[in-house]
Amino acid sequence: MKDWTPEEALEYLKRGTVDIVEEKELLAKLKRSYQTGRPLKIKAGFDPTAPDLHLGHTVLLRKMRHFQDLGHEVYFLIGDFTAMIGDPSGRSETRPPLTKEQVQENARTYAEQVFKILDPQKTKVVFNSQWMSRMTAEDFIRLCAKYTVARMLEREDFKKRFESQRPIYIHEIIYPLIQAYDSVALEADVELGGTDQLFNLLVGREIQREYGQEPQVIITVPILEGLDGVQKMSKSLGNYVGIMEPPQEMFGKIMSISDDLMWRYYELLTDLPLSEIEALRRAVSEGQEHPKEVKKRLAMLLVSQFHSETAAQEAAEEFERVFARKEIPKDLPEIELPPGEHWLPGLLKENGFTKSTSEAKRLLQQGALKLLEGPTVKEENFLFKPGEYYFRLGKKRFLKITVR
RNA sequence: GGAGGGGUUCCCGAGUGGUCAAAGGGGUCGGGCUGUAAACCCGAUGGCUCAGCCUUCGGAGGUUCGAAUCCUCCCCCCUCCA
Repeated sequence: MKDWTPEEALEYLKRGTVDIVEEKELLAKLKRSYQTGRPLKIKAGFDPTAPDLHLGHTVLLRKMRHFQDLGHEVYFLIGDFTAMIGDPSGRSETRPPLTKEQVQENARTYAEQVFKILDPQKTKVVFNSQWMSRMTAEDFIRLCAKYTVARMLEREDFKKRFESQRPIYIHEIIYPLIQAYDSVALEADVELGGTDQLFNLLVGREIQREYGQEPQVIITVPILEGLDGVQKMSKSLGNYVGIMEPPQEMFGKIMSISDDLMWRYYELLTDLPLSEIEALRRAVSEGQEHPKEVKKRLAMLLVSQFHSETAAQEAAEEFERVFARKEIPKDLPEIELPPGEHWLPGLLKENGFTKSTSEAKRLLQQGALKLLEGPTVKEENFLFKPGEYYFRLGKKRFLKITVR
């Protein structure tokens, strides 16, 4: 990458962050690295279970990438040891440790996804079982002796539980300590995490100090809102865009977000300079740019990141063709039928368009099924003559029926 | 170990013998308006070739012409006391 001055680097890194503890320290570290040529060690931890990443995760990954762009060294830490505890949530059970095979398998899945953003050359994948499993009981007690219960209870979640007399299990209280010790083991200069991680990250600073190390700088990034614009993006809420999704899918989902949310995505998910984003925003509010066009550009930027520019171009064209010009999409499910009268609810159910015939009947009643070049179909029985029929079900689903 | 409160359809939550496939809200889906935006408005939301029938209210039995609602046993969750 180009030669940045420490001040420029700091500016670059600050974008899209919530907290930096402490900014001055970060600048000092950047300066030292600049002078000595020694890269900083950047740490970020990940849960080893079922990695299925979406755009929300990429806010953090992109920040990691920014450090790599500046020549620093990123440690992608897989918390296979901490997974036994799980980030404290009030559960009493510890989870059985994952087997080596499971960990390897999950790490592989991570790699597949994560390197769409991170530079594999500058990424070191590490597992905290590497040092935690080797720790003796004595070592562990010594670690525990470096922090107090009172300080641990400062954590919002613990405090609330303690005050309302809900249980806090001992192993939960240990969790931040272990995460903190990871920073000691790695001698991390900077640790990145979501805002919800602030407490844990801060413990890392204290513990490093206790072990005679210079405390890490903490950078938190926001939790990204999902497609609904309100709740955080998550798989279980179904408001996410997976980074492995096909271009068309991705494009469509981005186009469905609100105009307000689009600016947030621009800032957190693209590298378009803030000044340009601001200019776009102005252009939209002054009516020089149509928000839809600006959103299309966002969708294309994102699809390019995870696929390619060509794929993005194609997705945009396809989108335009299908939704603006109401033409037939390129890929659509096809069904072959013998000529004659067919009962549509059964047909839709059997081909997986609806879960039940009842649902299909409802859709029919509500006028969701249309012939692409023709009328809405409301009758349950439809007479098919030899030829091709293009149907549209609701706004986004299509099917082609060929009758021989 | 003792006392008390709960488990209802995707989620929250009302319902305490028939009018209950079960209020209301959320979500989702469909339609309208649009830019397949958002917001908003209207509608639908267990299954089944469906004016009818079948299956649902933690589980298993029972009472009754009839149960989500009453009884018995069991399972699970929560709160307080020890």
